[in-house]
Amino acid sequence: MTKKRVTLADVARLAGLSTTAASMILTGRPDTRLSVEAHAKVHAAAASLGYRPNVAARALRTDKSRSIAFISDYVATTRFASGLIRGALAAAEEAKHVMLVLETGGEPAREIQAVEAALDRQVDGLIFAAMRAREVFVPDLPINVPTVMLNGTSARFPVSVLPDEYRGGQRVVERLLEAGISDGVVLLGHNAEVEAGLFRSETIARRFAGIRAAMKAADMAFLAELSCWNWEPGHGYELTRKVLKSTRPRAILCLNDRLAFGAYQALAEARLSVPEDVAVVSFDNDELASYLRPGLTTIGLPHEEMGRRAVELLLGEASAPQLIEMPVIERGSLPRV
Amino acid sequence: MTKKRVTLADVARLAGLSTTAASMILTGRPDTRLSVEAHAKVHAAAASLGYRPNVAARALRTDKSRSIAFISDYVATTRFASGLIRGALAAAEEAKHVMLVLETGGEPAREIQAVEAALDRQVDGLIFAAMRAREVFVPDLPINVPTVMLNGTSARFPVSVLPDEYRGGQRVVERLLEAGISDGVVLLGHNAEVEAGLFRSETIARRFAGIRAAMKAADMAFLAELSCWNWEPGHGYELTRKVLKSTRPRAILCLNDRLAFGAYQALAEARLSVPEDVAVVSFDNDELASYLRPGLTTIGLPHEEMGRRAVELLLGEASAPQLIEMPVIERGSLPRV
DNA sequence: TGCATTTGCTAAATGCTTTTAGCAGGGGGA
DNA sequence: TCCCCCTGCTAAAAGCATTTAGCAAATGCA
Repeated sequence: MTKKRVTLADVARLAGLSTTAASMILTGRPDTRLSVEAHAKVHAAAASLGYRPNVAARALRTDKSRSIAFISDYVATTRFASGLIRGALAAAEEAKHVMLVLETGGEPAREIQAVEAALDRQVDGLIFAAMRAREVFVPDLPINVPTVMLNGTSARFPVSVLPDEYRGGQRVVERLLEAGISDGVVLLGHNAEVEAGLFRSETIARRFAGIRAAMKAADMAFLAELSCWNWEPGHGYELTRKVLKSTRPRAILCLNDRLAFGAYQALAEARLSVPEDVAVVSFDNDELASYLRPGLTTIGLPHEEMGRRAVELLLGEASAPQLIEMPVIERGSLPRV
Repeated sequence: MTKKRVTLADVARLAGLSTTAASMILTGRPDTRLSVEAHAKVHAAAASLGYRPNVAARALRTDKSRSIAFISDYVATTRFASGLIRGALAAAEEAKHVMLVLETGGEPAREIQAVEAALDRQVDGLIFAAMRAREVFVPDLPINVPTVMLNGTSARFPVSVLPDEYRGGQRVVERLLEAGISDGVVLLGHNAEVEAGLFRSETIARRFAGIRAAMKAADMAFLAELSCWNWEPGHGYELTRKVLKSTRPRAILCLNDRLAFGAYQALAEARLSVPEDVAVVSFDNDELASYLRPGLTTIGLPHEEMGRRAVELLLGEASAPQLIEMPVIERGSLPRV
């Protein structure tokens, strides 16, 4: 019922040439000495038959499959992390590659299986993506294809794509200054261990470092530093409520948008308006940020750009880690000057 | 430098048998008459060499690649839609398949390319996923592999996986009744065209139908029906504000969580508390729903389960559309009785 | 013992493309 | 005229696993 696949031999036959000729012409080899007419005939034949090369056969011969694997711990636990995938997907498509997505839940056994499954399929490259930036576990298997780390690092594979958190940290402080705020700033989400880079992620440590550096450069100090372990809305809410009992900040600098969300809730309860009474600024550009009233000004995690860059690095040549700029997303939670 | 791949021939040689024997033993053919010792020797040889079959060669021969393609319009525009991917990924992994993810942005040209790219790679099945449930455009190409529609429908491919919106619609009303609310309910997000199934999605039309049916069964009527085209927080906020000027509802039934989010904002501004003054209930189980204070009770879109089911249908045998139950996710936005 | 099965295994073909090695014929130089 | 080189093309091998067809030895049955 289903028509048999059109093969290269069919094309060659129709063109009246050998498969060798057809292959060379269709793959666009530059050094060939085939005539212009031969080119024309082969292309015409391929087009009229609707020829599509058999990727498996080609992969068997060339060990290239025009596909890459995207191996991540979690696809979407932090919800905008899908931006990583989206960016990678777009870049892969442009390069006419296809992307295998594999999820490991961070479990070593599944990591191993994922890498094997990918390698078995002769992928041309591996991307290890971490949903929260951190040192990534890479299984100790022989990996003989280009590999890049996305939103994470690995001692074994030096090519990585990370957000430029240090610069982002500086920016948020600079942005506060531009808005005329140089004191009365509360830091929400501070955590000593994280800051020391002991836990969670070194990139967040760099975010802190950038903030500290810019504060120092501007001769500023925080009114208070509110510490918490998890950065969920509930924590932001509680901490903000607590701080409002004793003091009245001019601004709250939140370490992520979910904390900011909680802060908004506490501010609304206290009948304080953003940004007139209290300004809020944050990190991530979570989808949430646009839902808040007023919209939350935040330093965005450039996930889509990062995903894209990872694929470009993989398919091009690269050996150095890449830092992607974190844009400041202007909404309405800082006063206009 | 890189060691050459170990092939089946290597395994056979080490085992002292033919590649035929090795192949039959490793692929676990049932009808074989090879001896127990032969089995043992081949397995031992394969293990000691770390043999992994070359998937390309196998695909070339068998036309099976142990991979499926997940072709979607948008990966994550609605953010929890990644649940579809996550569920599919998990099921694929269990079936030892690998998943190609392709994004088309809903553009016909990219759809065609995506299908071709997938077919070229001999995928064993196609999933067409739509981020908002609707009739999906499937390119008019010969597709000779099993295909299932996920969160959408197609005249050409009858196998689909959809949320059971009709039942979900009934449930939300039943849940309201259980909470002791039988009047003073405002419907937020009504839209005549949508309800008639003319636009957007028939599944949302079914959601309406379920709601209407349950209302009628309980002899209830809405206090008001607030119409809007897009279901974003801003609209929920505006409409709720407006309705609060003229009346004081007992409950707001929102068509999605983002509308509910806006409603919360308006209620907070009006100093009305949830659920004591006004109860809120909604649809989707957006991540948002857990961030709100109090948490939003909502009829969940079972995306993960849907993705999983799609893969199971693809790899098993199935011919009928599947309706997946929408769970009611209890949080705190309805009064306890 | 003689013949038919069964058992246990293998040679070789197959799937489709890429690539190496090389052929036939024509032209140019000496 | 002879030799070499270039042009335009092709035959055949290689890449690796699956599968068909079939062989040799052992066993069963009469």
